This record gives sequence, C-alpha cells and structure tokens, in this order.
Amino acid sequence: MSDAKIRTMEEFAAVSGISRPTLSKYFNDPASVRKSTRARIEAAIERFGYRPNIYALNQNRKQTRNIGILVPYLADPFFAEMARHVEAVVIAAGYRPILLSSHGDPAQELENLDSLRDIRPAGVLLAPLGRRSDAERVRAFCEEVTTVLFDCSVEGAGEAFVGSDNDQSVGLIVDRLCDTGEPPAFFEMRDPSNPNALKRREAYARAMTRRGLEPMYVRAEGTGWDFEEVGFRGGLEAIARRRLPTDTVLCSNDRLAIGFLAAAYEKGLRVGRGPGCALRVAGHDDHPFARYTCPRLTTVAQDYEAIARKSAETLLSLIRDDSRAASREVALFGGRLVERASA
Amino acid sequence: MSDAKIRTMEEFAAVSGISRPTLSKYFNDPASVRKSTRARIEAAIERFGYRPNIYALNQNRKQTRNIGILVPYLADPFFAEMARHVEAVVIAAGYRPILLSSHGDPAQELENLDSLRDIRPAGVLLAPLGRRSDAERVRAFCEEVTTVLFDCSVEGAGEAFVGSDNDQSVGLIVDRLCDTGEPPAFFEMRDPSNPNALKRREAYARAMTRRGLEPMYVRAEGTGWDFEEVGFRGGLEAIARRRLPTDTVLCSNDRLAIGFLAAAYEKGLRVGRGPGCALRVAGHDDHPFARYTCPRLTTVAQDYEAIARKSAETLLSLIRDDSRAASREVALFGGRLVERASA
DNA sequence: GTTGAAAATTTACGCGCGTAAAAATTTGCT
DNA sequence: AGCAAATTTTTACGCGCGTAAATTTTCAAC
Repeated sequence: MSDAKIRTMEEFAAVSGISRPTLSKYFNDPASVRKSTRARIEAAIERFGYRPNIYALNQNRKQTRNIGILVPYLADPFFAEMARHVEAVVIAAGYRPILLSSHGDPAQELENLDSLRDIRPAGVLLAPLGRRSDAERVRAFCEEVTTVLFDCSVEGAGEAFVGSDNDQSVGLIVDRLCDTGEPPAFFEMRDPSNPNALKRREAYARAMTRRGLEPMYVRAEGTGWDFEEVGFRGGLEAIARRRLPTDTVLCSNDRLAIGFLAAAYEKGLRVGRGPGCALRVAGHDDHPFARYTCPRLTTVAQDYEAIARKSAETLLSLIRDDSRAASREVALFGGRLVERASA
Repeated sequence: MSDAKIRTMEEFAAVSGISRPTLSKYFNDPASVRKSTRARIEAAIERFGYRPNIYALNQNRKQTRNIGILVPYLADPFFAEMARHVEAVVIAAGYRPILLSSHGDPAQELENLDSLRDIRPAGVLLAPLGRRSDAERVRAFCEEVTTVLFDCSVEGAGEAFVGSDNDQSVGLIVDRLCDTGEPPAFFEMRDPSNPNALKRREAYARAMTRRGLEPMYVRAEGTGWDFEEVGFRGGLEAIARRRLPTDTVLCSNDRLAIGFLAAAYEKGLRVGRGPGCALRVAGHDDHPFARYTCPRLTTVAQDYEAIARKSAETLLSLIRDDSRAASREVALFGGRLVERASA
C-alpha cells in the first residue's frame, strides 16, 4: 500500500523480483509454487496491494472460477436463505458466486441463462421456476454448462438434482396431525407452478390413503409468486363459504399458511390446538417467518443448509473431476417436524 | 443457429460480411452504425447466435457496463425488494447488475467491496451495513468507484445519497397515532446498528415534543439482523414487566413490529384499535409481510420503487456525464401512511 | 453526373494474462 | 562436494476485442 499502484502482473513481477510465469502459477494455485516463493509473493501482495485483472484472467483461463447461482424469486426468504448458504460454500471453495434471480418471470429466467452462458461459469446451481420454465432451453443450457439443479427439478436437466423428500416430510406431518386431532385437509393453489406443490399433493394423498382416510382438498385461486396473498384470499373464501371439511388445515407451504393464518385471524377464528381453538393450521418449509406468525406456525423444516451444501458440493466435485456425471444423481432430504402453537 | 458456432468476432465478421471494427462499434453502441448496417448485423446475430466474449470486452473497454449492487442483508425482504427494483432500472438502461450481499457481516462487506473493485464496475449502488461498516474503507472505495449510497448513509461517502425522510414519515405516524388515541411509546433496539434507527428515534422525539408530549422509550436487547427475534423477546419482556407506558407502541421498523405482535399474541394481548383491544402497534417501512400480520400492521410505507429508481438513475447519469458530482446530492423520500388494523 | 461528408474497410497494434519450451537456478540428498 | 530432481526464469506467442489511421465505399444533395 506504500508505493505507487501496480497495475499489471508485469509490473508486479518487476517490483517483487519474481518472474511473471511464476506469479501466474501462484495466482492459479498458490500451492503450486515453493513455500519460500509463496511467502515472498504474499509479502509483495501485501506490500503493493496488487490483484490480477479478473477479465484478462477469465479470458485466458480454460475455466473461470465463477459459479452461477440462479433462483426463481429472491424476494422469497426461502430462496434468499438458500442462496446465502450456497454462496458460503462456494466462496469457501475459492470460487466466485454470481447470484441471479428470475423474479418469477420465465422470460427473465431465459435471459439469466444467457447471461450465465456469457460468463462461462465453471458451473451453475439452478433452482428453476418450475412448470413455467422453458424446459427445452433449460436442458439445452445444462448440455453446455455443468449444472446442478436444486429445489425443483426439470426432467432430464442437470448432472444432479438436490431437493426435498416431500413424501417423507408430508407424511411426517400428516401422521402427526392425524395422531393429535382431526385429519387435515390440504390447502393449496389450484394451479401451482412449482412441481414441489404437486409432489406434496400426491404425498398428502398417499399419507391419507395409507391411514384409510379420504384426501380432502381446499383450493385457492391465484397465480404468480404472491403466495401470502393467495393464501389470504383463499383462506377468507374457504372460511366464509364453510369449505373446510375438517378443523385441521395442512398448507402446501408456509407462505400460503401465513396468508391463511391472517385470514383466520381476520375472520375471528382462533387457531391452535388448545381448547377454544376453532382451527389447526400447519405449513411446510419452516420459512424464516414461520416462528413469528400468530400463533406460531407448526411446520416441517427443510434443512436449508444441508440442501445448499449438498448442491454446492456436488457441483464443485463435478467441476473438479471435470466429469459430466455418468448418471444423474438425485439427493432428497427429509424434513424435521417443528411443532409450534398453530397445530 | 443453423451453422457451426461462431466463436470470435473475427469469424463473425467473415460470415456476416461486415468488418470487425464496424462490428465492434455496433456492440459498443448499436446506434453508432448506419441503419442498414445495423439490420444486417442483427440478422447475422440472429442467424449465427454470436455474442461477444464478455471478458475480452471488459478487458479492453475503458469502462465496463457492470453496475455493482451491494446490500447489507439480502434475506431481509426489504433489501430483496429494493434490489429487485434497482436491477430492473439498471438492466433497462443496458447495464449488467452484479448483486452482492454482506449478510450482515462487516468483514463480508469489505470483501464485497474488494470484489467489486475487481470487476471495475461503471458504478456501484451501495446500501452499507451502517454503524458496523468500516466508514474509512467505504469512503476510500467511493473515491475509486463512482458510487451512490442508498437507504443508509456513510458520512462523506458516495457521490449521492438516496434515502427516506424519517422526519416526515415518523412525524406522520406519530401525529396520526396521537390524533386517534394515546400517544405512542417508541419501541426500538437498544443499540441499533442502522443509522435510520437513530434518525427515527430523534424524529419521534421531535414529533412528540412538538405536541408538548414527553417521548417514551421501550428498548429491546439484542444485536444483529434477526429483528423479528429481537422484537419478539423484547416484546415479551416489556409486556411481562409492564414496561409499556401507554397502550400504543410505535416500532422503529416493521420487522421489530412483526416480532412484537407475535409477543403480544403469545401474551394474549389483543392488538388493534377497536373496543376490547389492549394495545395498538404500528411499524415503519411497509415490509412485504406487514399486510399479513395478525392483525394487519399499520405502518408508513417507504416507496421502494421510487427510492430504487432515483438511486439507479442518479448513478446512471453520473456515469454518463462522467461527472464526479460537484456536490454530494441528497434525496430523501417521504412516507405514506398505511392504516391497517393494528393501530 | 458530380461532389463532399459520412460510414465502412484495411491494417496494425495494444490490453493483461495463460502457457509452452528451453535454459538456468535452487533444492534435497548422498 | 556432487548429482538428479524440482523449481524458477527467459523468451515468445496467443486469447478476443478496442481502437487509431489511412483508405475506400456509400450516401444524399446539388
């Protein structure tokens, strides 16, 4: 920091007394030079504050150290949390995360894929929009770029998929709800754009059938990513028209549940499992806000960190081996029951 | 898309029948070539699917078209929304947003600043962590890179600052609360790391004094970014120990209010302004979830979109004029009262 | 059909770094 | 001290594109 700014590796070689090719080796992989040399280089870096030009670097390297992270909707705290954990792993491994959000828009998702192509990432972690994704182009993208999908799968796309085991997690909470009161009706969007929603619907049906019970559905109209609003309106309507077949409601996800709880409150229905409660409500995901609903939301927690870590590490190992995985690996994580006051 | 992949501009020049310098001009600014030429180029792009190498581009251009966006905590929907709006403006102007989050960590913020330096952005939109930011290094960064601060200011840093007019917005809601019931006590973190919190505290004091009232404070312990938790615990304690001097609470921000409402619910206190209500609670920001609390939160809305747009546009015009603004421009946006059920 | 300005082409060099090959140096070991 | 192996240095070229200068072509207006 003391002397005039060093702008190029050439200049840095001059002042540090180390040849440029050796410096280049060092910046590619510090472990590839002798320890004494490394020490000298690092001292010089400290002293002159030199950092290689990242564009020249990426232009000439066969592989960049960029990792693309594309999520469908970053304003959803679920994905924000996911991205946060993924980033941490990626950075720790010495890569540079590039975070992109499609903001719920399929066109934006395609633009983001192009954008990612442009930066020639070493790999991409992709949580697709779901049913509204252009599956064909997602697959085409995955052909070109080493990609691991998470949260939501697209048939035949990506070297691997890491998601949640909806069968396990939904089974868990259905069983619990049945054991402690009336069996739950399933509250969901009529036309969900996320495949997880469909899997949960089916998982719910199986869990009920397994117990010899008839599945019951309560459906909310609405599209897009404003789930709370959909849950709220759907909840208001279901309550007003007495469309709730039991006193227990299992929501397809926590954001719907948050809206539903607001509706119940609005309608003066007391939610909870105590006496004097008219309704039990449960969710799915353990959304960051689930613990601050009124009452606090019973739900089944996804292990954000585990899913994020597994996704990132799978991608990183694919990158290191440069192996376009022989078979498409699928890893599903089970949920953990989180019993709070709402059910 | 039909023919073999074109990899370089040279190749693209050959197949498109247009000289490379002209192509270069076009990619720098499509309007700088004759209309007929532009049409031919665009037809060829369509046909061959060529896109210039972004690294070579950025290495050689004097200025990249990257715009850095650095927020303190992306898992906070407030900043997620902010980022979303900012991104839209930046993209529309033909720039490429690079979104970074410090995840509440000052060390990460410094790393992010270095990271941004590396990509030589045309400009940066920076929402600092606040009091925990390394002000000296933030200023140093702003010396090097054209930067507009938003949401939270750092003394003497950045060409401009765009934020909210806390005096106006807090005054608005204090007046309203006073007009419709008991004057509010101010609920806040004892040791807030965000300067807005301090400004709101002062604004509250002024608003109360103006009415000849004594300011009343209720303070919650806790640090970090888990505001809901702080609000919840602080709320539980304040209620348990009867530390609420009036029946009306104005929270320093909506996330605290969300926690406080959860605490009130837990304690069986009915919140709202109707008869039978023990407490009125209001917030500040119109957080995306404020409309789904129980009861729905009365608050004062920040105009996310306006702040985002103004920030981005200020930066873009600074970039275009290449003018290191003569004086540090400050733009403050007023709030809009959003009366819902909680107060 | 001329003319002059505007636009495109030709030619050539530079950006900062990766990397290959050959030569020189350092290192660890006997 | 002597030797082979490991490491570094020297030298040189390439990556894909920006851009300057000189030249040629195109265009619009007379």
